[in-house]
Formats: sequence, structure tokens, C-alpha cells
Amino acid sequence: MDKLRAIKLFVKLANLGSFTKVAEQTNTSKSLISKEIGRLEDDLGARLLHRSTRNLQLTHVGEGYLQRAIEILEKLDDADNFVSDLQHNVRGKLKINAPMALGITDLSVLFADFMLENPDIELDIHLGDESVDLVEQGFDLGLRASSRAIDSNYVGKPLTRFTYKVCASPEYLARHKAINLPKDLSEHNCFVYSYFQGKDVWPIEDGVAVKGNLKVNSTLFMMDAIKKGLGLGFIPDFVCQKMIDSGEVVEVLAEANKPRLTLYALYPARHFVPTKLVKCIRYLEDWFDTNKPV
Amino acid sequence: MDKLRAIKLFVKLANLGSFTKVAEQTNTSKSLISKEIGRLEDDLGARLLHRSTRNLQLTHVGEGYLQRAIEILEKLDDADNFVSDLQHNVRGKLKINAPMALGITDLSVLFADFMLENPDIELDIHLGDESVDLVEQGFDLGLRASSRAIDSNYVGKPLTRFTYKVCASPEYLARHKAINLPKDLSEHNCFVYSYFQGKDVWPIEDGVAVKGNLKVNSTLFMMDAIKKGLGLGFIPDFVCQKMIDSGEVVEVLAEANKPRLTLYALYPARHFVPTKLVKCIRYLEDWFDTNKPV
DNA sequence: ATATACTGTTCTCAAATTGGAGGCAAACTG
DNA sequence: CAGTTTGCCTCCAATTTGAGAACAGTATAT
Repeated sequence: MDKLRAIKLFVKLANLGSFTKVAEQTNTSKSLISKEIGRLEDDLGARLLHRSTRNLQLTHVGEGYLQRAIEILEKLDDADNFVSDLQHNVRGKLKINAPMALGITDLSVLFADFMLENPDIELDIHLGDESVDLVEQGFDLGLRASSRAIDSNYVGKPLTRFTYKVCASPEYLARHKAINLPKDLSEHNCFVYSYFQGKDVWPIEDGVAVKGNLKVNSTLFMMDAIKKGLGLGFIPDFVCQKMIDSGEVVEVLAEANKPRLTLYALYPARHFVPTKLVKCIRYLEDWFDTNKPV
Repeated sequence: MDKLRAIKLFVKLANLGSFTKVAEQTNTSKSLISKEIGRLEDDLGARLLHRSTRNLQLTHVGEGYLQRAIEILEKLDDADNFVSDLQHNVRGKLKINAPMALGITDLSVLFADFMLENPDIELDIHLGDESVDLVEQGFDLGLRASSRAIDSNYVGKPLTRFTYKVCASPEYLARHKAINLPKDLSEHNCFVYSYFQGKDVWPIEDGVAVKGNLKVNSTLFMMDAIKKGLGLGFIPDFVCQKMIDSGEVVEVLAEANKPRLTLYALYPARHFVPTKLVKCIRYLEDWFDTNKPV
């Protein structure tokens, strides 16, 4: 028995004061209403209203139950609306995880733009390179750079493709041995990004073991050290491209085989993606389409 | 779809953290739980929890919905308990309607006894001969004297049978014409009970038109006038019997055909009679069984 | 009075929904 | 790398369901 519907019908019946009218208003039959109210009364073990063919009268019990029933239905509506709001409204929090490695550069601009366009969406951005489980940590969205396919529990929308470049300042190159082959790097001061998975091995060609006197978890910090001519860095192109273009730093080993990664927008579950999240993801896609014609 | 059960299962699921455990605890199957939760999610249009084979995690939405769901279930329990209390507790008010005609005599004793035995029941007794609709006026119980069957909307428990007697004082009879046949009454001073349905016709044999100089809505008052030898009265036997036995008044036309009435305890609906009402009705039956061996 | 219209309930029966069993792929465990 | 456990899915029998008609009763109109 669908108690909820019975309660709804009971409230309606109490308002309209007629089984027939309730049936008409709900496009059902009199018999249904009669049965359903009867079932509810059976379930409660009490009579809710006295019926004479021409008159309906709430019982003492019915009186009290009606009041409570109304409250219950209100609370239910409330709960439904809560869900619906969270689902369809472009409002509320959006908890996002992005790797520090690329968070500081373009993403800051990107999300600033997004927030301008969607003032009702509250962003809660966690930058960090630890591999976190989105669901476990309650993230709505995660950005991941990956060369391989995506974990099947998540949907991964590819946003852009990027690669890494080995950068150094012109001064550094002038003052040190020439770098013609990947293995030449082992004799240079190669900065290491703290959370880089391969740690002391740069994924150039088959991988090159490197060492250096700076380890830091910020590519921008690293870029500054490179610009000062202190050493070499293995830097994502979206971080270093502008400086290469301006001549501040120079790319070496441009021809060497380096991984081409894809930046994914990762989000859990495939059904019922909240619209605010959909909006955000779409924004990400658009932004990378227009601002990053790699 | 039984949304309520789905909600209950969802709450249980959120607590136990496992579809399988919920199935075990509810003696149902995994598939049911899965289906039901799925249905709820469909209905809400949102995912309530992320499931990976080894881990359940409430969604943002699910988190909020859970909270509300718990409140809803509490309110529902509350409503059920309210009904149950009102239904089963031997406490609370009992609104009773009884005809004035017989209310003043035995009923006062009867209900006094009843209240002694049931101190938790509050009686609200309305004496009156106007024919009131029990349900409309919110009465739980009505006492009715009737010769015919009972209105089908009510259940009528017969309590006792009684009849009427034509009474006069010995003095009155000595000072007036003899009364041998019903029609002789028309030449006597016959008191009329105000609310008596037949008004000026006493239902003796085929009915006898009478007239008199007293009209009152209390048989006790009338009895006093009779005892003083002022006239004749058509009096229920439970009012006059004792005085007849003691010789204070005398019955005339004892052989004439007078209506035999039944006193009914009338109450609405045959299902789900509140226990306090059941108790009261049973008390009435017992009382009349033992105290009134007519 | 008699007829009429309208009430809520009951009955029947076809149709929809249901829930359990078993199999499934996935994924955490050791 | 098995092995176990998880949630999900498909299929089918069984139950439940609800519309419609017939019903019993009553108020209103004639």
C-alpha cells in the first residue's frame, strides 16, 4: 500500500469534503479513493472520518492526523524541492579539485571568469597533487592530466591536450654544456617538481634520470628559478609557452619524444549531473576551445 | 512506487552502508533494495549515493535528503503514535448525548459509577431531547429510545427494553371518573411531555388524543405533579415503577396496548471503535444486565 | 408521496506492478 | 592473481491494483 498517496488523498478529502470530488480532481475513480482511505484507516487502526452518504465529518482522530499529515506532506515537498534545487538551480557550492601543477596558471583566470559569469555558484577549489578520490572527499569535479583512459567510475571530459617542454634561460645554456640528447640532461641541474609521479625521472623518450638542487611544488616558482639561469625545468607548455615566445627562456630537446597528456574534467556518476556542474564543465570545454588553440 | 518504503530503505542504507546488509535486515532481496533506491533516485531526479562495489558514499544531495528523510519518518511515526494513543488509551473525553426524558433518573447513577471505575475518562454529557445528529455534533455516543430499527449509519447496541405506564395518584382516581378504556383519557387532565413526538396524542392502542394543563420537559417534575393528584401522566416505567410499587401512584389501563421501546446505545461506525468507547458501551450493557432485570 | 440525482461502498476482473532468484561484471582483499 | 563480495540486471510468477458497474441509502425536487 502506498501510504503516502493515501495520506495525500486523505488531506485532499478533508479539504474537499467529498470522495467524488477528490476522484474527479485526481482523475481517478471513486472506488480508488474509497479503497485508499479505507486502507489508511486499516493501517492506522482507527477511523479518520465518519461518512454518511451526504456528509463527511472528521473524527477526533482524523482531526489530529490531518494536521500531522499536512506537516508531513510539507516536509516531503521540502525535501523534494531541496533535491530539485540542488539539481537544477545554478546555485550552490561546487567543490573542485585540480592539480597544483597546473592550478596556478590558467585555471585561476578561467575560474575567475567563470565566477563572473555565474555569481550564484560558490567555488571551493582545492589545489593539490595528491591523488585524491573525488567521491570520498566529496568533490564535484576534478581536473586530471592523464595519458591513459579514465577510471570507469568517473566520467572524463577531455578539455585540452598539452605537453611538456624542457626549459632553460639563454644565460644558463650559454654557461653550460650543450644539450643535444636527452641523456645529456643527467649532467645538468634539473629541477624536480615535488609531486611529479616519476620523481627523479623525466619522461623524455624512454625516461631520463635527472638530479638538481631544487625541488618545489610550484611550476611558477620553478620558472622564476629557471629565468634566473639556475637550472633546467620540465614544464607544461601552458606554463612556459609565453616566456618562450618572449625569449625569456629557451626550449631545448624540442624534437625529443615527450608525453602528450590530456587534461580531463572528471566527475562522478553518469546520471543526474547537477546542472551547475554541467554548466561548469561546459564552461571549461568552451574556454579551452577558444582560449587554447594549441 | 511506494516512496515511503523507499525512503525508509534509503535511511537504513545510509546507516548500514551496504545494500546487502539492508536486504538481510529487512528479510528481502538485494535486488529489491537496489531497485527501490533506484526508483527513489529516479523520482527525485538525482543520485543519492555513489556506489562502487566496495564503498557507498552519500551524495551532496543524498546528505541533505537523508537528514530530511529522517525528519519525515519521525513525523510519520509521531502521527501513527498519536492515532494509536487516541485509539487505545483509556483516557480522554467521551461526548455523550442522552434524552432528557431518561437522563435524570438512572443514567446519573450509572455514569457516576462509570466515572468511579474509570477516573481517566472525561465525560461530556449533553442531555436533550432535540434529535441531534451524533456525528455532526461530534458525539461519541448517544442513547436513544426507539421502537424501530436504527439508522444504518450507526451501530445500535440494545441496552434494555421498557414501556410506558399511565399513572395517577390514588387520590386523583378517587375524585375523578373511572378510566376503563383508553378513550376515557380524553376527559381527564393528561400531562404532556414537551418533546414527546406525538405531542398531544398518547400512543395507547391506536393513539388517544389528550389534553391537560401541564406541559413540561421533565418526567420527574411531572411525577411530582401526579403524586399531588393533579392529573395523569404517560410515564416510562423506569421512572414510575418504584412509586407504583410503593403505592404512591397507581397505574391505570395496565392492559392496554402500549409501545414497547428499546433503549439503544448508538455510536458511529462499526470499525475501529476507540477502546474507551468500547469500555463505556460494555459498561452500559453490563449495568443494564445486572441492575435492570426487567 | 414519488421520482430523481447523487452519495460512498462493494464486487469483479483484466492489467500493471511487483519482488525474488540467479547470473553478471567489477573491485577490494589477501 | 585468485577469491570473495559488492551492487545491478534480466526474467518470470505472483500479487496487487484500480476502473467500471451495480448497490444501498438519502436528500432534494416535483
